[in-house]
Amino acid sequence: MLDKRFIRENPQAVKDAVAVKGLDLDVDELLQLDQDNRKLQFEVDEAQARRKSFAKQFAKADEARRAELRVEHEAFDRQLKDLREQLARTGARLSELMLLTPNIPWSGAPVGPDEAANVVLRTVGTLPEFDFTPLDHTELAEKRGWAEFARARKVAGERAYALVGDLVMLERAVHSYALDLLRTREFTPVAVPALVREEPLIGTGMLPKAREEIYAIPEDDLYLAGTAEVALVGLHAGEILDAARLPIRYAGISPCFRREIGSASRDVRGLLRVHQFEKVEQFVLCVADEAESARWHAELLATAERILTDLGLCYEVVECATGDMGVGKFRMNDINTWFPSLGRFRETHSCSTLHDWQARRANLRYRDSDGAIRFAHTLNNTAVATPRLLAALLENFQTADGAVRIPEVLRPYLGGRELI
RNA sequence: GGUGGAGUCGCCUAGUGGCCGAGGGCGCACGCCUCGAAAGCGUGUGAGGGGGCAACCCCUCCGUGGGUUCAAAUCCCACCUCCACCGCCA
Repeated sequence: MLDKRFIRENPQAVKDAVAVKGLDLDVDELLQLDQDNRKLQFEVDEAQARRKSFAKQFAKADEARRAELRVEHEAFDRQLKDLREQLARTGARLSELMLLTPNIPWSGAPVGPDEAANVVLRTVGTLPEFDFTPLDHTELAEKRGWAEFARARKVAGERAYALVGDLVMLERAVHSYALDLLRTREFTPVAVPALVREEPLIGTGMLPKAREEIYAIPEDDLYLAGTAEVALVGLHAGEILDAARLPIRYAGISPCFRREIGSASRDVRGLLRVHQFEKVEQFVLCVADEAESARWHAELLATAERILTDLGLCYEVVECATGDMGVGKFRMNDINTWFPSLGRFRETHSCSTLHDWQARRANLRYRDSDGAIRFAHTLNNTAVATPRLLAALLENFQTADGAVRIPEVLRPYLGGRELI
């Protein structure tokens, strides 16, 4: 969400953002509504003030005068009620549009309608070479009895999977390693609810835009969150934090649920695109200073790169284009990891600065040292998301006889094993 | 799932229809006092929106949303959260 005043004063900047992000939002309608709404608000305020003074007169009046007043009130009350209803209508429509206002992307973002416009910033690591025909992760996992697909799909339908045996242990190792690394960087681990209310989904910007992507449990008015970010922002929604508490750094862990409606029948095989997965998420909440949040963005990105480097995976860092970054993003860098079976890089991490867009929605503020109350900046990036990352490990580190070499940093979590 | 109780300004609390956007205490800030401090005394101390060049003024918010009323923190309804007990349960 944007500041209404900002929209009023910079309508063209908002229109440009709508255009480069490929959105459908009538900014002029929004401006008109805002104006109408303020006018109505003014009228209601005035009428309300009169009503108050009426009520005071009434309290002091005798019975005869009260009867008169009651008659005088009648028309006035109807008028006030009518004004209130109008205000409620324009207010509701205005909020609706406000929730659709995009963040203004940072000036360095490539302009383009979709990911084709993304720019690769750097490629790190060396591509694996095989002196045998490597298997894809699905074949390898099945061969080694590390995953159940057919049986899992009996239980949970398409895209379901069950990890088995050493792959389970590998998953836990990856998560433990990531959490330990983040703890050394003063990120507090938080195991958050995945089952959430509508409110934090609106607060983070997942709703109303991505409704079809989210599992709903209407019976209980709950949803399954697609990322720990939802709960992490939600934890502090509506608060006014003391600036001394910032930056808040969390390592969120949670199961994540995505309907993958927009990708129906894509990547249906294997572990690359699933409805339920496990993620360790880096999250930062800091003061509203672009230099400060830019530093955190760099750090979140660096940590993700450190993880991939530690694991020995080859990856590329991408500057995401305006049309790819999503409504609420200020800046987004994806990290794509090499998958031998695909012969290309595939997204494993996504680093985002939301500027104060998310904090405005979630009404998440802090009191600065100068006493001013400001909306915070929020940022997030994947640390590790499995099983997609497991698939990368299997494919990149497989041996001719179907074993998998374990990256050194994971060995302590696997009883020192070098191979599985 | 059931029964009972509760949710007021950072914290504790007063307030059962108009004198309440709201009193008191704590905390905090400033001032006086003091060589300095403590104590004491005094003053101030929530958020959002709007109007005005400004001084300043108005409106909204007492968990949330509705309702009753000329008038709601106060009455009614629904929901949320917390506490206690019963039932069930990983």
